[in-house]
Formats: sequence, C-alpha cells, structure tokens
Amino acid sequence: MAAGRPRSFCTEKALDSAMQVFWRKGYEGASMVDLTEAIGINSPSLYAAFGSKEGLFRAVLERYDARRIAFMENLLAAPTAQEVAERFLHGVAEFAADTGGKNPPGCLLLQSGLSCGDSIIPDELARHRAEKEAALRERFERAVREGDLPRTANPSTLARYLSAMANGICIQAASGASTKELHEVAALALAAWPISGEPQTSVMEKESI
Amino acid sequence: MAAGRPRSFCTEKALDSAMQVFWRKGYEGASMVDLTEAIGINSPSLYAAFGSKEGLFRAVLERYDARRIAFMENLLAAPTAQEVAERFLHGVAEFAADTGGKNPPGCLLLQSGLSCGDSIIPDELARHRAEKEAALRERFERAVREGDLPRTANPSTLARYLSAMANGICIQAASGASTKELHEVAALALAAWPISGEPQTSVMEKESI
DNA sequence: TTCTTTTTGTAACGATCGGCATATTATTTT
DNA sequence: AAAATAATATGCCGATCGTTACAAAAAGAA
Repeated sequence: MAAGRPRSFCTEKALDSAMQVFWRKGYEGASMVDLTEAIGINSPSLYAAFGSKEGLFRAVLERYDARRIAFMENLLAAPTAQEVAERFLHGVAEFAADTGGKNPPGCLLLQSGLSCGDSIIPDELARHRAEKEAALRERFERAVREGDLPRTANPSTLARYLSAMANGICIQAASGASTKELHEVAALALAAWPISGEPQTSVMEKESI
Repeated sequence: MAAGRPRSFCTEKALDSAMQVFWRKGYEGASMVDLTEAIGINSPSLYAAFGSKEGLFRAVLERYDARRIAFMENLLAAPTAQEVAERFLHGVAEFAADTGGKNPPGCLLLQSGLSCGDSIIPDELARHRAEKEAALRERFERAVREGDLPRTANPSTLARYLSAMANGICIQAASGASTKELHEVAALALAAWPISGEPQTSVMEKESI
C-alpha cells in the first residue's frame, strides 16, 4: 500500500517544544499560535497528529510522566522510608530549580493549570499529583508493616506531607529560589521525619542552616 | 456641583463577587462576561469603576490582602518563633480548605495565576507571596537576636520553609484534602522546628497521627 | 506514468476575547 | 423647570481564540 507524504517533524521533539510552552504559559495561556510556532509546523499538521490542543497536552503529560518514572521507581526502591523521603524531597529540589535550561523552573503539573477557566485540565493534573502521592502512601504502608516506620505512623499523612512539601518547593522554584535554598528547605522538612530508634536531632544544628 | 446618577452596585460586594470568579477560574480563565455576570453589572460600569480587567484584579488582590492583614499581624505578635510558625501553618490549614463556602478551597495567590500567558500577573502574585515570606523572615531574625531561636538557625530558610509548606497545603486543599488532613500535615511540618532547650519529640508519637 | 495515500501550506471559519462609543436614564444643582 | 453631571444599557469594535476546508505537494504502488 502507498505510504503518502512523509512527516516534516519529529513527534518527540514536537512534544518537547510543546511542553516548554505549556510549562511556561500554562494550558489556557498557551495559544495554538504559540504551540505551532514553537514546534515549527502549521496547525493542520498538529491537529492531524494530536487531534486537538487538549490531545496535544495529554500527549505532553504522558511524556512528562514517563520522564519521571525512573525517578520515582528509584526512590521507591530505597531500603528505608526515610531514605525514600530524602530521595523524593531532594530529588524534587534538584530538578525544580534547574531543568537543564530547557524548561522553566517549577513543575509542569502545577505551572500548567492550577486554575484555568472551565477546563478539566486542573482536575486532570490533580489526579496525576494524587497518583504520585498514592505511590508514596503505599510505600509507607509497607514500611509500617516491615517495622521500618513506627506503628503509630500514618502513611497517608506522611505521603500528603511530602506531596505538599514537594509542591511548595516547586512554587518556591517558580518564584526564583535557588537550588541551594530549595535543598535547605528540603532538609528542614525532613527533620520532621519520624524515627523509630534513636532520638531525633534538629537539622538546624546538624547542618547549621 | 452636581452628583449624577447613583451607582447601582456596591463596590465591596462587587470585589467579593469578582474574587470568587478569579479564585475559581484564574486570572486569564476569568472572562469579562464571567465577571460582569457574577457582579450583576454591564461591562462599561466595570470599566468606569476599575479601569480594566487587570485593574479589577488588582483591586481584588488588595482586598484579599487586607483580609489577611489581621491574620498576619496576630501571628507575628506571638511571643515565640515556634508559636509564630504554629499559628501560621495551622491558620493556613484552617482557611485553606474551608473559606466559608464563599470561595473555592486553596489560596487566591496560587489559584489565580501561577502561569497565565504573557500576563505579568504571575510575577505580581509571586511578589505578594515573597512579601509575606519576608515578614516571617524578619520576625525570625528578631527571634534569633532575642535568643528565642538558636544562633545557628537561618531565618531565611525557616521563612522559606514555612512559605513552601503553606503553598503546599493550599494545593492540597485545592485537590480536595479535608481540614483535618491539612492540620495533620501542618503538625508534621512543625515537628521539624528547631528548639533551643529541651530535646525534640517526634510528632508521630506526640499526636499519634 | 498514473493512481493512491498522507502531509503540507494557505486561508478562512464561527466564537469569544477585552474594551469602548454612544445614547439614555437618573440624580443634584441652579 | 432647566441645566449639569454621572452611571447606566445597547451594541459593536478589531483582535485573537481553537479549529477546519481545501488544494497543492511528496512519497510509494500500480
């Protein structure tokens, strides 16, 4: 059968370009002109490939999630819950301020649509955040079963705490905080972490921040 | 001199109505139609009173800030830095999920424009957040001078930590977290607080969350 | 070459955006 | 009552929104 005229653009590169636009301007703030110019194609090509602006955004979201899968898998495999928390918060602190110059600081899941008109995008993004929080919660439930966390620990609260902290750090990054400042915040947040055995040392004296 | 035809709407009530719209839909997501319908006036009246959509939003921001002045003044007057932190985080936790049914959960400073096109609104909102963070920092600097906080404590980091935590809590609220859940997160966050004297107790055992 | 298929570029669609010109209505002052 | 003033309602402005018809262009298959 015939193959037709070949595409003039790479789908993955197009998604990366679109991701930058959504990240910087938000979902509703990103116009089709912004997107097509960033990708370097005309709108009919974009609609043929992704269906709609929302379809393009969902494809971008998938790509964004895929890039973080390795990060999440790695930290969830940590031997102790505390190390999970440490890897999570410090990992977020690491990439929130410095995204390699390609994307703006902060988090796509926050920047692109906390509120945007009557769109369902905010709910979609909230669902994504909730999924990551659930992954943390399940890991902490296992930690309680294994005695890694005290019996009195509440996995849901711990996961929500980390999730909130991560979101707060992202907002700090978007407001211009440096990587060093974000790590200081992360370290301080981890001082609240419950330890089964030895008494807790204040991070203030431990790292003199 | 003549006084002309009297206004058909109350400015303050109009601002409250507009605040709800901006809060729920974000700055760019809130259309003039949304705003005029919510207020119950026609657009020329709105433009005569506030100049533009941006002017209306700035007026809403002022009103939003004014409503929180009492809250901030109260907590900054607390005798110790830890109590400042406690009042701040728990205060945020309190009004983030339950705004009295008038406004959506979350924080206007976050909901209305983390990212929105080429507008300068996000920067404006970031500036407002930075101001509150600066108020906390100055209070903690005083606490270090007064010996209320250990010499090794970093007021900037503590303020940034609380600000990030507050933002994270707001996002949690916007995602549907209950007031109880938010207070649990706030209590956990406060377990990281540096104490000069007695050893720190894990909040996990203290409140069994 | 001719046919088929797919993508491309051009151009335009209706809808909605924020904003405003104009004229009418309501009130106070003279 | 007449003039002056200010806010009202109606209707429309150009621009931009996301989206799509349409036909030319580029490839493989016949």
